[in-house]
Amino acid sequence: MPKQTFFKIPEDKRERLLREAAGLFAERGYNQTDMAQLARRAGIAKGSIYNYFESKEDLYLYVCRDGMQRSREAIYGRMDPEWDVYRQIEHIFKEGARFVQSHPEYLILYANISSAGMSRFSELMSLEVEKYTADYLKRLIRRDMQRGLVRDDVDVHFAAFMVNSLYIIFMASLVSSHFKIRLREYLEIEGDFTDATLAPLIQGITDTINNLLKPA
Amino acid sequence: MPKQTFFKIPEDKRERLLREAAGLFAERGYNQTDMAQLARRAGIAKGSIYNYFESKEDLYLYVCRDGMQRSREAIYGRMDPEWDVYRQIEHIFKEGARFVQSHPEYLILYANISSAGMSRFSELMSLEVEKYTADYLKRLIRRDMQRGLVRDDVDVHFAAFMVNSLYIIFMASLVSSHFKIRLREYLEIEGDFTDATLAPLIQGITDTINNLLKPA
Amino acid sequence: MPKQTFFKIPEDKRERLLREAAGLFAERGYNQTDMAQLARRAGIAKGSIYNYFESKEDLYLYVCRDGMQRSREAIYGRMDPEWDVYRQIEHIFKEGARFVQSHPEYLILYANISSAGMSRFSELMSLEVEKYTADYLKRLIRRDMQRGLVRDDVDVHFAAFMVNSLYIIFMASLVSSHFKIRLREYLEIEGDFTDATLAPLIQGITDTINNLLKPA
Amino acid sequence: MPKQTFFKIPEDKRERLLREAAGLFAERGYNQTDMAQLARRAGIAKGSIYNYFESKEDLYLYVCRDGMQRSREAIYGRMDPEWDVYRQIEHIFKEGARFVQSHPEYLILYANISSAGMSRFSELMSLEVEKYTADYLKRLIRRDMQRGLVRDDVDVHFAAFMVNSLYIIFMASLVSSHFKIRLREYLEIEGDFTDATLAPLIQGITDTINNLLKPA
DNA sequence: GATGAATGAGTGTTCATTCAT
DNA sequence: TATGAATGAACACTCATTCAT
Repeated sequence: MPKQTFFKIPEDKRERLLREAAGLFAERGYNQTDMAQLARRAGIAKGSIYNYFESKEDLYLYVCRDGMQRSREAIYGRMDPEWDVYRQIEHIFKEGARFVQSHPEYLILYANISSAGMSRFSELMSLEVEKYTADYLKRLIRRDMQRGLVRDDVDVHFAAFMVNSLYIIFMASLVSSHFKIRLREYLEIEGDFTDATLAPLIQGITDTINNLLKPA
Repeated sequence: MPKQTFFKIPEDKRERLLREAAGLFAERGYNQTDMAQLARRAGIAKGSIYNYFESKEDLYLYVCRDGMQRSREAIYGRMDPEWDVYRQIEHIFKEGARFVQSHPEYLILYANISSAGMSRFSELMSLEVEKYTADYLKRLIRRDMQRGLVRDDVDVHFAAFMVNSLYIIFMASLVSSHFKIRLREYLEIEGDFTDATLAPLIQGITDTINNLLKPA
Repeated sequence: MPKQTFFKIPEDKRERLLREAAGLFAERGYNQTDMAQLARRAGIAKGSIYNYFESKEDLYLYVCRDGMQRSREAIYGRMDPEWDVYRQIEHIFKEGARFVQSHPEYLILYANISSAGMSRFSELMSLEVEKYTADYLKRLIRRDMQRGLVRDDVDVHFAAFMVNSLYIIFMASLVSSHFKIRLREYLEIEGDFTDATLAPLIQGITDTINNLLKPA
Repeated sequence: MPKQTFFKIPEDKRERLLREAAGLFAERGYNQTDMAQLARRAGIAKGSIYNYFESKEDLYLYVCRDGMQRSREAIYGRMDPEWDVYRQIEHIFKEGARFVQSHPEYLILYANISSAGMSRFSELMSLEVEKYTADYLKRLIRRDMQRGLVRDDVDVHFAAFMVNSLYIIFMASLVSSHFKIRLREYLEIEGDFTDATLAPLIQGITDTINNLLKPA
């Protein structure tokens, strides 16, 4: 958690630090991010960061959690809870893709929790990161199962797991250097991803989900 | 690429170095792996590593590629090419799970290519890593489509992508600290993963694939 | 010297700052004492310290001098100048021991002027610290020599030096971690020092002094 | 304890590092000694120090212990164990003074264990530092008491404590900036200490000891 | 070919002091 | 006068790589 001081400084300064930190952590990874360079980019003194945060680790955790919040807001913010599963899932994928393309850093930070040498952080964050979506999806599927919109022989846990798995893979494919190469190789796409290349992919994925959930 | 010297040393020495390197890189990540510690664990002199490899990076690339080879051998090695897609995919998931549980380090190394700050490596390895499986799956699906075992309205590229995506998520769930927590949260499992908890999961995944591919 | 401001603030605030400063400087030493931590302990703002004192060094010097005053008051305060050397010396040791046990910080500060890297301070304080006692003891010994209470072949300077030397060693033995261990080792004492262990030690020391000074 | 490496390097390099380290630690104190500056003075790379020692603390402990050894050798090295207490004590003071004047750094290091913020070190070293002399003096006094050379009503522990206390004060007076000022003030000496000023002081101290120990 | 001592740029963190409010 | 945010030099320690033996 940041120190009190962090919340007393002007908002633009605070935002700039968070933005540059998210950017650097995402670009270089936790260990390769240099606090001095971060300070320089954020336009503040190195020592100031330590007036705001206990340590690099403290800063990292906050940046990740903050990124998670922002992602959720962007994706779940304008969701109508009355929509059915299918529409909600479509919304999640579309808004997710849009957000991830304008702010790839947060998805990269998310993906990074699972990388080698980060188990220290995963113990602190993974559950809180995953729980929200897991609960959300399960609740949604269960609700619509009762409404007869989802097959009643579906395993709610497994279904939620599948939906989220496809979400993760898809989003990672939009930001990670490796997964972009992979996506291009599988789909035999050349050049950058455009709406034209992405739309059918989202379609394919949501179709798969429909297949999995929709009553015969 | 290793230097000539590396292939002239006794096999067990070579193996030990590769094993310890894979272990350390997987445990700590590339940057946090210390060449001195590696040398110590491998029972050789620090300088010797530089007699075998140009640099840490050279070693890392070789260890990753070597791990990929070993993984493929374990998974595709005893596959009968005449089996149909479904049986082959089942085999891949089962052998994959088995191999990944006895040698988590290679899957971790694979997963790590996509993490922050590793794009340098992904440019060197991602394509070669992914191409094999992508080609294999596409060829297989296409073949069985011709044999009438796969729906003919299936997009071969997308189908291969989906199969491999589910494979990656599943395997990552067995090794990464983060994805293990996530799996437990979604499936509401407590304690370690056993065959009893994994079997239905594999079943669910292969069922999903069948759903996606099998003619009505 | 403190700035004017320091003497305008409420006495308890002033006292608290001096007390915490003495405590911290004694506990950690000059260099390892953190001005921010001191401010926190004293319940004032970091900047305020700099409203009262020119610098850390200025504060330190004042705290040391103030401690010296307090020590003197405690030890010489209730001394009857008419007592003979022996009684006065006994009084000094007893009151000294009592004061040093309730306020070890001041003796520690005194001892610290002589430690490595503190010659800057010793040039500023040593003389003024030592002069008082040196003069006092010499005057006293000389007076009682004239009264026939001290052997007339005694070297007054040397005698004063010896008395004070024994005083310093004894007091240091009560406060410094090292000298406590040393005292325990020499006297083969176990556990904490009590009046029962200290009394004979004081006796031994004053006997030695008597031996040195008393006419045959 | 130093690492193996330290004992494999050329002796002059080893000696130079120890000499410069003793010098700097004595001049500046533990905390204010800068490893980079030490390396520079010793003519080696900063990293090399860490090939020899685990840490600054490790180095410091070794330098102190090594200094203690050297001091002992210089002082007790050419002592004839058959000499009586008085002659041995005289020898200790004279050789001590000589050694301390040519190598003040070791005595300063010794004195420093007792300074503020060093209790961490005193717990590690004080006993081992003091035990040798304490045992030596006690044994010697006891032996000569049996030989009738020491009054039989003397408390051996206390006597040893007194002898060593006078030794410490005297030696400190030769090296510490503070204690030099103090000595000058008490003895009203001006200028540097010479053999002419020191001889009577040693005489006075040994006389005091004789007074304390010699049979009437 | 094997070894491990040497190197020095790099990194997270601390802290006395300043100064705008 | 009181406050505490800002600063940046300093500092212990790390580590990939080299190279003499």
